[in-house]
Formats: sequence, C-alpha cells, structure tokens
Amino acid sequence: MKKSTEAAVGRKRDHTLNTRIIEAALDTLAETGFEGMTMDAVATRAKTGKASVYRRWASKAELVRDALIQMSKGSVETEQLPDKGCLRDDLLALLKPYPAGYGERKIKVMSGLGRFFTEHQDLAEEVMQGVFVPWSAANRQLMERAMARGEISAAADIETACQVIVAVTACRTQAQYGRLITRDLTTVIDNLILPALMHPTNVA
Amino acid sequence: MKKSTEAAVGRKRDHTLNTRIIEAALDTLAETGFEGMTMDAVATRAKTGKASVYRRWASKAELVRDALIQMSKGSVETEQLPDKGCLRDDLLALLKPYPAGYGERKIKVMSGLGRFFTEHQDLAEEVMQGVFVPWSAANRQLMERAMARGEISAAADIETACQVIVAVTACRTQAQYGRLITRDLTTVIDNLILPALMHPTNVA
DNA sequence: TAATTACGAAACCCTTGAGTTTCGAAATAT
DNA sequence: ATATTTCGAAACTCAAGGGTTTCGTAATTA
Repeated sequence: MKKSTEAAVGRKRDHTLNTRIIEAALDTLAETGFEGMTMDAVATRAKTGKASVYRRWASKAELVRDALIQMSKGSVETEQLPDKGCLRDDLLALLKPYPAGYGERKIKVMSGLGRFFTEHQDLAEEVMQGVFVPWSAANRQLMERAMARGEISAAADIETACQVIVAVTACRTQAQYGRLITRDLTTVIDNLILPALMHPTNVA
Repeated sequence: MKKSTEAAVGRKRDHTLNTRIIEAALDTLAETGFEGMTMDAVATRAKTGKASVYRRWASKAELVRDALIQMSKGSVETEQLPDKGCLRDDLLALLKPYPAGYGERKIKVMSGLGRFFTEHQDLAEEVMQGVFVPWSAANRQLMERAMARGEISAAADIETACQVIVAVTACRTQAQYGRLITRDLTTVIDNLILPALMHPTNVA
C-alpha cells in the first residue's frame, strides 16, 4: 500500500542507520544478554534516539530477531564450507571464520538469549531456522564428507558429535560455566570428538 | 548479640516454613528461571506472605543462593559414589540418583540462572563452590577409578570428558537449545564419552 | 519559500516487580 | 490478663525499563 509510493516528499530515511542500530543491538546483546539490553542503551550506542529505533522496529523483540538473523547471514556459509583436507581443521575453521573477536561476539550473543526464547516463541522459531539449523548442518556436512573419504569410521554417531559441539560452544563462554568448562574447542575436538568418531565402539 | 537470647517471649517462628519457602523457590526457579521468579509467586506457593519471606532472607538473591546450596546438599554425595562395576553405569547413576523428576528439576533450575550469576558474582561464587565443583569432582573420581582398573585408556583426557558431561547436561534442557541437543545423556556417554576414553588416539 | 518527512533528545505514560509497612489474628511468654 | 512476637494478606513505595509523544532542527521536494 505504501511501499510503492512512500516518501514522495520530505527528508529521506538514513539507511545506514538501520545497520548502525543492528550493530549496536548485537554489541549490547553480547555484553548484557537479552534482559540486560535496554532500548535506551541501543539507541545511545547507535548515536541516535529511541524514536528512530521505534520508527524502524515495532518492538525490542523484533529488533532482536532481525539482529540475530542479520548476524547469521553469511556467518556459516553452507555453500562455501572450509576444505582443509582433514576433519579437524575443517571443524576448527568453521568456528573461526572471522578475524579477531567477531566469532566471540556471536557466541556471547547466543548465550544471553534465554528469556528471549521462552517469551517470544514465535520469533524464536524464525531465529532457530536462521541460525542454529545452518550451523549444525554445516558441522554435519563436514563430518559426512570425512566419513565418505574414510577418515572416520562408518559407524560413527555423527549427529551426537555435532550436537555436542554446538552445546559446548554455547556453554563455554557463559560466565556461569567459565570456571568448569576451561577446555577450549580445540581440546574438545582433538581429545573427544575425533577419537569417538574414529573408534565408535562402545561397551553395550 | 541476639542469637542467644532472641525471642524470649512472643510467638515462635515456624521453622518448617523455611524449607517450605526454599522448596517453593526451587520449584519456581525451575519453571521460570531467575528473572521470571517473583517473590510474590514464591510466597504464594509456600502458602505464606512476602513479609514472612523477608523476615528470613534479606533479598531475593540471598534466598536463591541458599536454595541452590540446599538443593545440592546430599545431591552429589562424594562420600558415597555409585559403584555399579562399569564406568557407563556409574556415570548414569550419578545423574539419576533420585526418583522421578527430582534430578530433572535440578537441571532446570541450573539452566535458568544466567542473570543471577552475572549480577551477583559474590553470591554466585558461593554457589559455584557448593554445586558445580562437587558435581564435576564426582565425575572425575568415577573416571579415575575406571582408569585405575584398566577399563579406559591411561592416556584418556578425563578432564575434558567430565567437563563436557557437565556442559551438555546443563545445556540440554534449556529451551533455546531443545531443538538441537536432542541427544540424551545416555547417548552422549555411550557414543562419545566412552569411545573417546577407550581410544584416546587423535590425529595430531 | 512552503510543505513534508526524518532526525535526535528529552519528557512522559504505564506496567512490573523488589522490598516495606500495616493490620487483625494467633501463639507464647510473664 | 497483658505484652510480645509471628503469621498471612493486602496496601504501599520506589526504581527500572518498554514504548509513545513532543519539539526544535535538518533534509528533501514542489
């Protein structure tokens, strides 16, 4: 209705502001989590006012949804998976695709979302499809490729392995688990994931 | 000062109310997490009023601290570890020491504590020492015992394995990860932890 | 220039929830 | 009996934060 003829006259919207606000939202999310993130803080960080934020998004939840989807865009490119020759390096490459700190913020953001997911299940569903599923699928593809070329056992439980990677990644940087999960992903992959994939024998 | 001579006269405090309030707090925590838990809800659930709650605890955070410590009391009895003969059964026994739903509530409680830990780091430290450390230590002891009797390889990375168990347990029941971490602990232990402990060879 | 729309800052409204106080009733001491 | 303390319920205070509105200014078009 408005889309085609909107804003025939008057000052144009500054579209760089959209991304400035989303970046500010992601930074704040990473620092304080969903409940800790206030709209005033986001606006201030984006060097604008709340009015301009609410001119673009109807609510805090919708801003967060779009910020999360934006964050995952191109972050795990399923089309363009790493191919380092061995599974170990592929898995690690998937987790550190960006320079200094970028991947770290992503993990921090994801770990502070508890309340958002339980309170906005409709929006959470969209995020789930846009972020978690591709991430997990990328892990799975790398493992399937390794299995196809005989690097890991054909009997390996790929599904469990790739879910555990996601779980450990999500938990590791959370403040509450910082004292216990001191292992980094490299150690987990080298000493747990890979041995289990190569020797899937169990006791049962 | 007051401890010895307090309440010489007047109605006595109902000490069963203390545990009723703590139980109500734990139930509410399991359902709604730390921020979702209101003091009114706790009081109502304990069939009392907020006044009686605040007569016993100075703040919500201190009530939660005591509830968490109480919860862990005897929950992971380091003195009395399971001894089923094999590591697999020992690890599983540690996680299901109580009848129907009791262990489940514990996990739900722990998963809704994000904000509590970041906002009350002093109290969180007390909880950390009282809950996480004994839990992780129990896992470690079971694994060391299994290593001593030759059930798992002497080269196994026990520390990583027991930390991953804690991480996966903590993440698994969180709503936001429910779609991805569909594996239960039995599967993780059988298909990942045990194979890795028995064949700790890695690529490097 | 005049109308229109976006901008950023501030004031404002409204709900939620932590923590306090009040009050009548019940229990326990002197 | 009377003073004292607890009980449970309700009313209250106060701060935080989501969301809206106002207002003076800047940009854009007719």
